[in-house]
Amino acid sequence: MSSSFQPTEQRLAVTRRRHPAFPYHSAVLVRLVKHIYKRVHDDTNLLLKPWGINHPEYNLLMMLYGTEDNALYASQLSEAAGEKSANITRLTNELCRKGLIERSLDEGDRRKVALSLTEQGLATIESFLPAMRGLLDQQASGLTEAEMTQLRRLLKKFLDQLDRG
Amino acid sequence: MSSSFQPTEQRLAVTRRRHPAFPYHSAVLVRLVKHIYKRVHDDTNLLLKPWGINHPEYNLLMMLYGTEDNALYASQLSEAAGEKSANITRLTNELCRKGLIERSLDEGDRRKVALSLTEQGLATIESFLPAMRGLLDQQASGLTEAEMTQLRRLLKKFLDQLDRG
DNA sequence: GCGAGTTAGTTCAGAAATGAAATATTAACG
DNA sequence: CGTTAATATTTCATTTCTGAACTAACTCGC
Repeated sequence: MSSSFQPTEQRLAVTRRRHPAFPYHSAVLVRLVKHIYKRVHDDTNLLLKPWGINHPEYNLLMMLYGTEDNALYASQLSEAAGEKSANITRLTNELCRKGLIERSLDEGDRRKVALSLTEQGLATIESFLPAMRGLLDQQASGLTEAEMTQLRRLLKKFLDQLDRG
Repeated sequence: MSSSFQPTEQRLAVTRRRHPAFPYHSAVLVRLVKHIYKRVHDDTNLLLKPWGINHPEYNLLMMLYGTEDNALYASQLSEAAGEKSANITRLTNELCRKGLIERSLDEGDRRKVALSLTEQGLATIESFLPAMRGLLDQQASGLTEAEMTQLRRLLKKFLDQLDRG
């Protein structure tokens, strides 16, 4: 009953009481998303610390790992990982420095920068994957399969509207 | 069909194909939350720019606004807004500097710092609220009332599990 | 082919956020 | 009481992120 979200919800409820036109439901959703995101971010950072990797870096690595040839252009990586391009430059610099990925220029279009996993990057992923699997499993263990499917459908619909706006 | 999330989902699907034990559903949810959060964050920052306020500052102001006496202790504000205490110090410093809130020490417990809206803070909120209402309404316009209720229920359940973990 | 307009990435200065240590006050307990 | 532990907030060095300007390469129409 008294989740970590309760105080937030309480405050929004007061605002709604004062301003009946205030979009209470929408505000609650947005706040919930923020709380969840921050929580996941912190937990993931903590878990990955032993591998010297943080959450955004993990996200990039996994996006590369999820391709046939373990490679993506910077702009594709940016979209897939949800990071802005300036941040991709910084994050990939760091991952290169750590030897987990490498840059290469595309011969077809020399503006493009391809980023690909190195052997070491692949090995690192395989190494933290079991722990990460545990975390992800645990994070979702409060929901049934059906609820996860439903949640995913609703979040996508929500995101679609944001894209449209 | 091809939402901004499609590339991300695609990458996770490949990973699942390679590693059937990979918690695909959970990973998708977490990524969706991140995408939505970043999008909302950007949109809100943009909308509030004319008032010289950003998303986290808005969150703090609204949490104060949602109390009977427009005041909260720093730690309460931290929990309600989902910001760490060091960040609360920084953000409230800035809001004080702008004259929107003010600090006062609690006589009962002199460790505590109470933060309260000023007249100007209140006026600023009333001033941006119509625009903010528009944004929130629009963000949720893709979902029906029932879907919003359902989404909220599922997100809370998800958050509860994170708190428990 | 060539100049105007796009697209892909990077740079850089400044803003935002964090962890860990420090400060100050209060609670707890022998 | 006194002193140890706990709580509330701040400080500060560092890390993370962003917008805006920039460079380089490509496209397209003429």
